[in-house]
Amino acid sequence: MVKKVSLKDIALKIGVSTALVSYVLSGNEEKGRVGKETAEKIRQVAKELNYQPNHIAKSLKTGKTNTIGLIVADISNPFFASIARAVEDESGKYGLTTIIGSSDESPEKLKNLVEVFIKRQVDGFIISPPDHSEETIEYIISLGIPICLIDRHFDHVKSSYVVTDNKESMQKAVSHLLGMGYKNLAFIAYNSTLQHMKDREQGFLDATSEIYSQVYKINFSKQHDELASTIEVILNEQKADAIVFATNTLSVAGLKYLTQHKVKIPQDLNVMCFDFSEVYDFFYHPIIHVKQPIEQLAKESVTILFNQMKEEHLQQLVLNSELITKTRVMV
Amino acid sequence: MVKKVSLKDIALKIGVSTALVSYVLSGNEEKGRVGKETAEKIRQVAKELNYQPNHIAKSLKTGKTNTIGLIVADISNPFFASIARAVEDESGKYGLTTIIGSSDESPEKLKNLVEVFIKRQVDGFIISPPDHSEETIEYIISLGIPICLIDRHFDHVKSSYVVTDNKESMQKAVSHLLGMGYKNLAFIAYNSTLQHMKDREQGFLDATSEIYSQVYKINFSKQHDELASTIEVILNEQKADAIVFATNTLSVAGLKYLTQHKVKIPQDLNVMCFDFSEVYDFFYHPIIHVKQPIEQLAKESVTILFNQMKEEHLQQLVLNSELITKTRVMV
DNA sequence: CTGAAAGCGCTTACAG
DNA sequence: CTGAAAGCGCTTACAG
Repeated sequence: MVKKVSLKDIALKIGVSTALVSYVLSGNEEKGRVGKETAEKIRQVAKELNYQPNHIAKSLKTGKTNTIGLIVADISNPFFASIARAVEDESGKYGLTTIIGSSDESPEKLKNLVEVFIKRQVDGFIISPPDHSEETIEYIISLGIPICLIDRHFDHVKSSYVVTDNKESMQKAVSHLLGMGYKNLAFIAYNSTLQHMKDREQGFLDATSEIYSQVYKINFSKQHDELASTIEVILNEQKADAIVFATNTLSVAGLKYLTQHKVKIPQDLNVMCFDFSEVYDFFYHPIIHVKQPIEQLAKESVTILFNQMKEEHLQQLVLNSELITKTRVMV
Repeated sequence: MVKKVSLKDIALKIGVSTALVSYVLSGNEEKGRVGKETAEKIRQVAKELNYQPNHIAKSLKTGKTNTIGLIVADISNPFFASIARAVEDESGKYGLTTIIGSSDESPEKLKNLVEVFIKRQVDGFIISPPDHSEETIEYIISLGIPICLIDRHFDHVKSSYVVTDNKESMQKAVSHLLGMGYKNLAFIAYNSTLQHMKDREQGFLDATSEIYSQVYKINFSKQHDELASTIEVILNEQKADAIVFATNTLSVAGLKYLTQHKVKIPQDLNVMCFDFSEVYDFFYHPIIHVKQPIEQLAKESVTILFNQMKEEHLQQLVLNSELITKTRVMV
């Protein structure tokens, strides 16, 4: 390992104090009221010696690490992977480094990750919280650590967040289905107290008040079994003519089940999905879905967090999503 | 922000030196030869005050950050997202934190990321290198920073790596196709000097020496256009009866193109893919593919890197992959 | 068995 | 305009 050059080396070489070097190199020249020629010389020698500031030392002194913690349900899920990518890119622009963790929808895992990240002295959090994790979120807030929730939030927790207009977009999407003539709808959601889930359900209910519809809720931890049996009920008992899925994981798993059971979409049954998935491109007919502005969600969350890291104000942002009714055309 | 308790606070409270506290709390009790009762008291007070060691200070002193940098082509690509997830989980077990970056297959971006990460003082790198990035990899090695390449490596660069047996698994997979009676094969790969790409091509060539076959190489940056025209050539001119895709991105994009152009698999044309993708489950017939042991790749890379961080030895690991010929059954 | 002290590489209030 | 000095919170060789 090559010895790194420090402020001291530069100071020694020129014969000034490390203080001056620090002022110049950290761009606080005016604050140190350094002479012009001295400043120039310092800059020149710094370049000459290829000086790289030591973040660690700086962090120790300032108490800021310029690192943020991103915690999502599962980074290997394409939806969250896209968020992670956008958060990384955006935070890099602010000179922030991102560390990522996956909660697997478990409030305990979230709590552990938060503790690890706090020990790592992250300057702030971007979190897509699992069900029943209010306590941990409030704990972060009580420590005075900036936080911005993303994609999900708790109505009764006072925090920054950026989400989409879940209720409205679901209502619009379902209304679109009704406009196509469907009259017997099933809605599959997770059993959850999370606001975005409640909003999507409400949107569905608002849109279907005049037709026959049924709401099914399955448990995240047993979704494999429960999704299968629920779809069987929908097909054989409710005899719905369209299923509305509340999330991207449900959408993909549901489509998979329908495909493997040779249910033809939309002939036998139509579907309405939430969030985009690559798999939609593999159907001959368009998969109608609500497309959330993932990149924008991610970018805004970084901006909100960054602002919060310097000033002390919360910000809540609700973005619009888009209803997609056609297949992406390739080439 | 609540004031954090430091070693000093504990030392002050008991009336011992911070040195003793440090020895006890960092588990170097025997090294400091601390008295039993003193040690016990220190531990007790530490717990009482809810002492959290300051990583930053420790890092500054020891020069170790317990952070590793993972750089892949694109974290939003499911293949790399899975690797990232497994690396995170595994490195967490060693008390390491992972920071992630996406190179977008660009050697320049890789170089930038590496520089940012080095400034952040990562203790080591896990990298899936893009084409023509030997220089940056060698630069890392020349600095004495531990590194383990993953999924890809350069034959002529002396580094640790963990990859799969690309040549053998491709050969076995293609032989399987031949065994099914296919006689006119097309191979689509990226134009690349990366060893794994060359190995996969060689595996294809070795297996097809006795039949008619054609190799097509497309450029990563223009893959959209080139993939489409290549497939057209394969269908209309070569009239192949099966296409072999060399990577997961090519597999998914190729399948998408075939689907959207109503080419029936396997009736009109069969395919052989590399790496698993969720989209395979949306075909009524099984998509034959080579499945790399992603989790194992990731875990081993962390282990190799970790060992390298304490001892000074390289390690090269080649894992076996598996040929999948049946669809995953759901529920 | 225990403690005083130096030092990691910065930043910044303070004194000149 | 410039410098000496303290201090962020640890670790660790050294002296007793």
